[in-house]
Amino acid sequence: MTNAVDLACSCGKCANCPIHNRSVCSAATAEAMAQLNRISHIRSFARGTVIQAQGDVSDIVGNIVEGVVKLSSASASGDDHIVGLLFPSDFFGRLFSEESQFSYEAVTDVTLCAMNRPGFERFLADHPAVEHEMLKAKLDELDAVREWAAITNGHTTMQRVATLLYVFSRRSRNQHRESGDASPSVVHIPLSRRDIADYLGTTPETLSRNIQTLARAKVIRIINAKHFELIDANALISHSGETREDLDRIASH
Amino acid sequence: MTNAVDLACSCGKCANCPIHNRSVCSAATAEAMAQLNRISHIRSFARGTVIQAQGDVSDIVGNIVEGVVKLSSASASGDDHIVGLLFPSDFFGRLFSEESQFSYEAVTDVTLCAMNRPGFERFLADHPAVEHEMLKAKLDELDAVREWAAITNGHTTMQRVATLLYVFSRRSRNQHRESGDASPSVVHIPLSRRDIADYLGTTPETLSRNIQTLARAKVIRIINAKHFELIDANALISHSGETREDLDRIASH
DNA sequence: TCCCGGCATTGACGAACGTCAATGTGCGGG
DNA sequence: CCCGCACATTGACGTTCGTCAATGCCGGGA
Repeated sequence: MTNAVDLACSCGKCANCPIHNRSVCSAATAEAMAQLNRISHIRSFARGTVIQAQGDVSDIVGNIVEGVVKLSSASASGDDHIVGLLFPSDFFGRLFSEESQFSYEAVTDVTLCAMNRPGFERFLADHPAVEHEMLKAKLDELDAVREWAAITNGHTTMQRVATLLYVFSRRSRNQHRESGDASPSVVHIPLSRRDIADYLGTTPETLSRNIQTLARAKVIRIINAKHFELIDANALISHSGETREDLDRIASH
Repeated sequence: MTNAVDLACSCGKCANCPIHNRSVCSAATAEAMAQLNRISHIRSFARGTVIQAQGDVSDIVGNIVEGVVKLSSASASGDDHIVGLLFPSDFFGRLFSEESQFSYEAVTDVTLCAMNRPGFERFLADHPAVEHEMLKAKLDELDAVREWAAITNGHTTMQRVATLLYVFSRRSRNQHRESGDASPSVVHIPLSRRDIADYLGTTPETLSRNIQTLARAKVIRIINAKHFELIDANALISHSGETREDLDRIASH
């Protein structure tokens, strides 16, 4: 963060990027990747940092390399709501807009492959194949946001909690499979109770009660505030009010 | 609908299209527009028609010329939720996906400038400027969906109802201004109570009670089930829990 | 190690909302 | 013109959830 140019070197070539094959950059040719290397640099943000506030100038975009970023919107009534979570390989920031509609906050320590927004926009104009990939990614995101909206709208708090737990458990499993790690039934949710509640459209109190109910029913075991063991996946699914297929599709977003 | 080629002629050239300057087609060159003319044709759907069902093959895309289309998702529990409404000049359908994640249903009689999906995708590949416009439109849509999700999540039913009424009143005013029409304070909402309730994440009963409360408070006057007169815009805004600026931004989506 | 501060949990209570059931209303077809 | 059906409204009731307040717990710093 002190010296962007130096830190850019730690990224090496984009080819060595841990998320390269999952991000929009994967559509870039060798020439394009060289250009991306020149305009991008790695930046780190400590947990809790507001990377871009609601209403701020939208000047930084890029890909998340490590960590989780929450996207939230504060209404006039004071309470703010999380409208999205960004994970490694997700695209960060708002292209083609001067102002950021939402606030971006680092939920964990975050590493970002950052670019100046106008610079990246020029890059996209020169590389339609990458812009095409960006469009496809945003269309998928749109479906995912709509699906999540449908879930938070018409389901009980218990159903939302069960859905979230299952989706995160699938994500954990995939990560463990990739890294060959052990303990596949441990679910890590790197959010505070308040953040989870904001994401689900409820309160920390109601959320806590539902989590405890699931624990008493031996569906999950609470290891600590951010770690859970999934004991009975089928019971969790039946609490979610969705089919396993729907849940797996949501998890793959 | 009986003969697509014949009907295409009724559209004349895209240059005469009523929504041309508001849709993504506006980025098309003369050559591109000629090509669009060849691959597009006008199709009409009666109110209530399911144009594309959830899980169907996504084979038709295009722009809405006239009418309103609802985008909904049915969950395993049986109840379905409206995750979006499409108005004239909005793009219809799901590009780059074999399967439609949501169901598209004509809420009013609908006129569509329809194209075969793979055909339009080839057109986009040949015309990066139009694809660029599509990306910008989808980014705006993403912001709008997220903002709407934040509203339906964390507000009371009354706040959602007030927000919807205000947003539709702005839309009506804009339409009237365009056509030089009279009675600017008449709000037309072409949805049934059930559809509105599905969109707001509540039930027809609760919705009805809130509408009647607003009427008793002389904030609105109920002309009939789908027409309202806006009497006190400021009162409506204060019921919405949003600032006037936020509401106007939402309305402009 | 102890203490402190933030976060999570639990409890009690009231308000908002969903559900079920009955009644009213408006529109289209015979 | 009237009937019938779908939709909207109204009422009564039970449940869920949010709010306020108190307590418990864990983790970091001196």
